[in-house]
Amino acid sequence: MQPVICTVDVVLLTLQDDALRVALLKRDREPFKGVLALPGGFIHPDDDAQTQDAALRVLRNKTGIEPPYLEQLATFSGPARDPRGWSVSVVYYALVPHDVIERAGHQEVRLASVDKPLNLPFDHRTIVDTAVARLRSKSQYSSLPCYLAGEAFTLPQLQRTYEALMGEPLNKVSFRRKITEMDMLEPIQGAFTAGSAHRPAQLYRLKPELRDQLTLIERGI
Amino acid sequence: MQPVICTVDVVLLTLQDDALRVALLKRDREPFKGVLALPGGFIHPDDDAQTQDAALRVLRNKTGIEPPYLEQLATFSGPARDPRGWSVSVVYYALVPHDVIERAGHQEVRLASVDKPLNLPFDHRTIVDTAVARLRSKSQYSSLPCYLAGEAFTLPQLQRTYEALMGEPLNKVSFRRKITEMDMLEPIQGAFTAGSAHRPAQLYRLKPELRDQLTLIERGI
DNA sequence: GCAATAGTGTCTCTCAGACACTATGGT
DNA sequence: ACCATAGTGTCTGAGAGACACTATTGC
Repeated sequence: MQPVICTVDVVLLTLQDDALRVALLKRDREPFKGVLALPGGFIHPDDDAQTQDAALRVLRNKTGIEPPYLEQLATFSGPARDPRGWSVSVVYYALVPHDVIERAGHQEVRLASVDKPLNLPFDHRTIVDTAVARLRSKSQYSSLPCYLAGEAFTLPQLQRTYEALMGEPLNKVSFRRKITEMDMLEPIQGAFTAGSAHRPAQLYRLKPELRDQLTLIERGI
Repeated sequence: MQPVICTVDVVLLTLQDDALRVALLKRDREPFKGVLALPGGFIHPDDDAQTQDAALRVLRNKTGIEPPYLEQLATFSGPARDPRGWSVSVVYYALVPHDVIERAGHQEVRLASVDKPLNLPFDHRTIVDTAVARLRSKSQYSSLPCYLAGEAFTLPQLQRTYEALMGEPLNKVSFRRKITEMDMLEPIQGAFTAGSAHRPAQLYRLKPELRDQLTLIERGI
């Protein structure tokens, strides 16, 4: 009986210019050597305590990034998705603020808009679409977008982040009511935006105790 | 390098006496031979077009059941969950009306309440808990519970199904408003419950075109 | 008629969105 | 002073829950 090829892939997503982008790397080996694809690799049973650790290892080794948010997306499988044979890929998606990618610069990471046509090897296009759908869906009723907004952000910035993900403008009063009621942010004392020709905005951060935990709301943003 | 063991497991859920129950089978081989566990088995790359087909095959062969709803839950992995070695299990959860299990009777299927303490081998307890959490969460804003209610059901029966899953009583008027607005059911012409000492209730079924597709609602039931 | 459950009409209270206002920086 | 954006107070309309009512069966 033919063996099953076991891999992990990571959909690393970020926001740049209010557009959702996915991180792609040139493959360093066959198949599809030199082609842009999702970061991925084999599971190493001797190194990885579970598939999530394999995903973190792949991301660290190939991009130098430690993502603030990483969640299992789904597992993709079949005889044809990888030319090497019947394969299983456990896929994770990660969210990082854009500046983290810029600062990492470990290898050449390309950012491609997820809304434009995109030719990817394997079934990576399907995987990206699944990840984007999951992110957009969860953004409606959770604190997920905060992980794209960075360490510190203003409420108007966070609102633009939510709007970019949900694809529609939000009511300012309602948005702030929701964020307040979620009780997940704390103002950074004395920290305001500056340098612009208008009133400065208060900077906020995720409450430390909620840093690794999604906050959910009943009725959506 | 040690190989990765690739399996699928299925969490088959049903409602009996307003309690959510999971189907367990006595294992027919080592490890844990004779112990009650989730139906599962190895992926057969030569037979299965993808892991979902492996899950369907396992379910068909071991229980004789073709579930009306089957969805990927998550993938569980690690060196210790299976005594045979580093393993990956792609887990699916299935929903079936209770009478389908009774009619199948292919092998001895035990139904255990998911809310009572339950000793299971491998990490099956964690898997069951994850499946139940997913089902209860999705029930709040989708037509998922319909798959537990059977082919035909009355609105009061469907409401009791939702209540059993959500663990709280629902307002009858609001519930019916929501179901109407979801526009997923059609009355079975001339079909009513009978034999009880009160007004008969109209029987409904899922609209055929929505049979294999979840209906979602914005603001929850 | 009576008990029991199915099914509906309507009122009220809550909450989300709209609007308008104030606040505070730069120029 | 004026512009631009941050941040807040308040009104209104839509929708969810509560209640009460009618409908239809068996006994």
